[in-house]
Amino acid sequence: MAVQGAPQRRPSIHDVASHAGVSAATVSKVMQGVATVKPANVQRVFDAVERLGYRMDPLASELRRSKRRIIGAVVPEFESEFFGTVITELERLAEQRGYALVAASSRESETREKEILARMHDWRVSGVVLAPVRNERSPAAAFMKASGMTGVMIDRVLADNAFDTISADSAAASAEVARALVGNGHRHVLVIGLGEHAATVHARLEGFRAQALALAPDMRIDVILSESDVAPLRASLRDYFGKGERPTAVYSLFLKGTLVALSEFRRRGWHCPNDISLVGFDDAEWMQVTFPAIAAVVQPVRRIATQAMDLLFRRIEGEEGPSRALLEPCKVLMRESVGSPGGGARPGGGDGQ
Amino acid sequence: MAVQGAPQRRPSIHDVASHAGVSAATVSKVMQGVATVKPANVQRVFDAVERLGYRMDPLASELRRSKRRIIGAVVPEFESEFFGTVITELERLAEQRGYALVAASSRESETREKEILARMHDWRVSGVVLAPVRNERSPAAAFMKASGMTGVMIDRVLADNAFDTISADSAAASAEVARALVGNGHRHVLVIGLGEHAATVHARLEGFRAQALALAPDMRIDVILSESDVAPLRASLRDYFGKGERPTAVYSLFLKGTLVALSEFRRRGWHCPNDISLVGFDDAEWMQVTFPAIAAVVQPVRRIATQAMDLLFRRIEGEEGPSRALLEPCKVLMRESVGSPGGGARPGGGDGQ
DNA sequence: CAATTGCGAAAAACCGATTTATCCATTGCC
DNA sequence: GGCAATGGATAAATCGGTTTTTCGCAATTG
Repeated sequence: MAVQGAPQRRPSIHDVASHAGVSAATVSKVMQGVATVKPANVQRVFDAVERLGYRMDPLASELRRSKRRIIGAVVPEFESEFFGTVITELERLAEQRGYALVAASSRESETREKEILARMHDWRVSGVVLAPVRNERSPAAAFMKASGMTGVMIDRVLADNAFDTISADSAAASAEVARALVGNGHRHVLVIGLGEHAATVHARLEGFRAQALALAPDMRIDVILSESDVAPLRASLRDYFGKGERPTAVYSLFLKGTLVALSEFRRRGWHCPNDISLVGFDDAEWMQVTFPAIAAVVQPVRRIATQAMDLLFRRIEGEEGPSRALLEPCKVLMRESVGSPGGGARPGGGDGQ
Repeated sequence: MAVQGAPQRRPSIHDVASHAGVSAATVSKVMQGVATVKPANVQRVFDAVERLGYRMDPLASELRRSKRRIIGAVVPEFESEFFGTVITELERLAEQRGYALVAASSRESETREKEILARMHDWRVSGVVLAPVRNERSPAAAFMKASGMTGVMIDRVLADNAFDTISADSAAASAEVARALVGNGHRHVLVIGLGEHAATVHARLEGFRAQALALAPDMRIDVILSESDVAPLRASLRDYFGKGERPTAVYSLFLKGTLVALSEFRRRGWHCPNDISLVGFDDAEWMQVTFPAIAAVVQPVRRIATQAMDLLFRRIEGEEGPSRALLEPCKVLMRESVGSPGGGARPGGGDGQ
């Protein structure tokens, strides 16, 4: 039987008050630990609370206070480990400060992103951590600004003059990848990415290009960018290899691209790093257990979340001043999927040339 | 400069009322589309709403209605694709019905799980979808029952007499895995799992064991279960192989176990399926692009979410009757990581005997 | 002894909405 | 013309709390 344990109305502060023989105001004071209540009454209130199992309604409380202890978080998707970790950390940090985190996913849609922000505004959240679908010039960000919301932006952002931004230092990491590839003797590299994520993809691409060309001016860098979905990228990649192009290394600017590249290699029977080298932006657990282990850029996920919450709460507490743009350093893990063009696996950078 | 677009107080229904020259009650009626308002007044209200940019406060509204259009979702972690997808779907389905989803992670702690449920209760959510850390006899479930909350439980549950439960049909899927392995000639299989997740691990293990022994009574099934963390499992596994044990196949009952097994194979230089076969419960995108592709049980994630929301809303709408226990069928993808004991890869079941 | 001070608690207003009760004007009907 | 019925709007109560104001009473003070 589907038992209904206690379908009764929950006790309100007034129920407690009448049971304790005091006024609701007194109960409220006791609950907040105000000192100006006679010990006898404090005891009576506690007893009544105990007997009724009373817990106050935080939303009603915050209605009166006209300040909701809620932080909103908006991410493009929940399915990835990256944003999963971000949400986990944000939740932990918000609760640590006595706030509740309400998370929502924009599902890679800027339209939805803005709707979510409107909802967060309706909820009167104290602040928002926004990981925009595209970049900092999101309609959602414009809305936040226009309606005077407090917030920070993370991940797919560079800098903004209205809100603090925190992201991985993509350019520096890409430069490091470039150094490693050039160092291993690669002179023809294919870079793949998703174009819609302009902010980060641009930084990752240009960071790579600048460093690679600085070290090896004869470097050939091919680029395949897809607008927003992986399917066309997969098609373009197949087409590219089909035309006989044969770069010695592939640098994927995002996680799914690494999978796409791998599956294309697999289809053609190519093996890393003998036939082709592979590095991807964004690390995943499985990359360590495959043959070969896949080289990857590790983003400082937790640090991004920590810094975001830190800056957000400073703003919530009223800190003024120009907006900041934080770039957190990545770690590049050169695993076995990177080797020298002609020969066997020789991970690590700096030699080979 | 960090611009504060509009630090002003948000307009309330009273502001709209005075701007429109009507009472707050009238504004409320207009907002809800009640027909008994004179067209002229409707227009005035709309104009005022437009001019002030008014949006009602849903939380204040729901306070009065004493019914909050909020669904709570509690999962053990946000980081996995499985629960990420669950949350995504639940969010979509809740919003489709005009509810907001508030998700929280118990971080694999039953203590925290219960605290979260208390908070959800404080928030007066309409219903809860709980994916318990351990099983349906969770302290959180007891709390839900005791406080008369409406809810359903998913994933690591079998059946419950207080709440509807929805989970993957682990036993049936495990039986199918058993048929495939026995069919390929395996007579010595190692099963690895995490013991704390009693509900599902038990079903998965026994489903496998029963079918395997029914088909091959001489089958040897070794089991390594770890309490709650993967680290000891990794140690036990290393120990097990170190002692010279050499099963012809490994069946991992959970995703991380598959990774642990793979990394242990890798450490020892074993290759699938020539040296050993591998099947894992739970699929992941990367399993298709590795050499070899890893065989896996695909859980009906979206269907679980859909059914959960469906049953939950029926209960919210007052449906009575005994609690249900839904088992949704899995799909078993036999990929290249499974072959016959001595020889090469021969995926698929039913032959080889 | 009257006036002031202060403590602690209750009463009342408020947060932003909804809903019920009430009220005023017409309108309809005999 | 008188009276009930009706439409449409407002005042007031309510949801579950917090905060300000008021108030009663006792102790201190002049």
